[in-house]
Amino acid sequence: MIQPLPSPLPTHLQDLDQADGQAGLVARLRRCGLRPTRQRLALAGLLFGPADRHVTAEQLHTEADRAGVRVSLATVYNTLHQFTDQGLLREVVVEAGRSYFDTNILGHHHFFESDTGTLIDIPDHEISIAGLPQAPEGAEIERVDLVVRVRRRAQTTDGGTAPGTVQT
Amino acid sequence: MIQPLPSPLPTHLQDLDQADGQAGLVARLRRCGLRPTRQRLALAGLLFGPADRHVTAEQLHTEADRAGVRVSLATVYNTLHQFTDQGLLREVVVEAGRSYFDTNILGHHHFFESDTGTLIDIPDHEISIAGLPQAPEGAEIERVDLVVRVRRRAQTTDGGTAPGTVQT
DNA sequence: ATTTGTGCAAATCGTTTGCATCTGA
DNA sequence: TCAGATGCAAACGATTTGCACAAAT
Repeated sequence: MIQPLPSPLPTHLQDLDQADGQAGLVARLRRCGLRPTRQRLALAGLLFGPADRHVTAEQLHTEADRAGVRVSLATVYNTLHQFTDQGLLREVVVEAGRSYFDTNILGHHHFFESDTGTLIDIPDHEISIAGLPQAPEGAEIERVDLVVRVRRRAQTTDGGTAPGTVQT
Repeated sequence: MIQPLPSPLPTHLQDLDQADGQAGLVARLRRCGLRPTRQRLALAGLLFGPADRHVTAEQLHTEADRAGVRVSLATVYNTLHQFTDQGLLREVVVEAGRSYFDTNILGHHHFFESDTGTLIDIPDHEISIAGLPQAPEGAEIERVDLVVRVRRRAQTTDGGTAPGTVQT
């Protein structure tokens, strides 16, 4: 319950949802060179549902518990990183101390509600970014992340210029 | 030595550089309601030079040490946050566990070299972002951060689509 | 049987806090 | 004088790691 926006799922992910149940998940894990263990299947089941999700390790751990699956927090971390390494997830950094893992692995961006710690997808096709300078020296662009931090009304302090100039 | 790009300084910051020396710094701190203590002056001196900087607490602490100023790490953190609260700095989150503080308080974006942990400014005027959707419900946009992650050659794994679609 | 994964608890890392001491106005 | 700062060390929260045990091929 973090995703207000329905967002399109990559086709190669859709086939592993409730549609196929465990079978699809098992296949997908195998394809990644990951043994389909009880814990990984459970976590994958929670993650790769019909809607995209943004979860922290802690959140996923809690969910697993509630779903009656005993998984240690360490394993949740391990699994999230394995999934990320295999391209099944994307790590999103918006807060200093916490990592979010995003099941939407397509290019897209985020609203981040600082009050609630909620991430909301902004589909890539809605936005266009122009005038991006060349990557420095012999470096190449790996990823472009746009984070729009929003707050529920009421500006506090922060006296000054509008932070980012955005032409909509 | 983190800033390859010369970037324009806001005028109200320029007057506190080596030009005026301590005097300007003292005044500026006072204006923020912060007592110009030895430590704050030293840190401000290191931070607000002619070029914009991106530092972590740890880095600044080390620098202070090297400059012969004894400041506890706790005070470095306190000071960075006070400066940030007063709008003298901006906090930039690009890595999971670490916070960067940026002396450039104008709207702008960043290259982030994941290999080296180096931030490089992208002046705001070079970039334009179009098609940003409305902020959700009763929320308002607080800040827009674009982070272009770059790596020094050699793609590793990461099989898939280019992360963000960017038209330059 | 082997290899790989898991759980636990301890270790780490960046950051924050409590509190006694110091210092600037 | 005395509110406000600093330093230290302990507390913290998120994440990682070491190692004995369990499960998958």
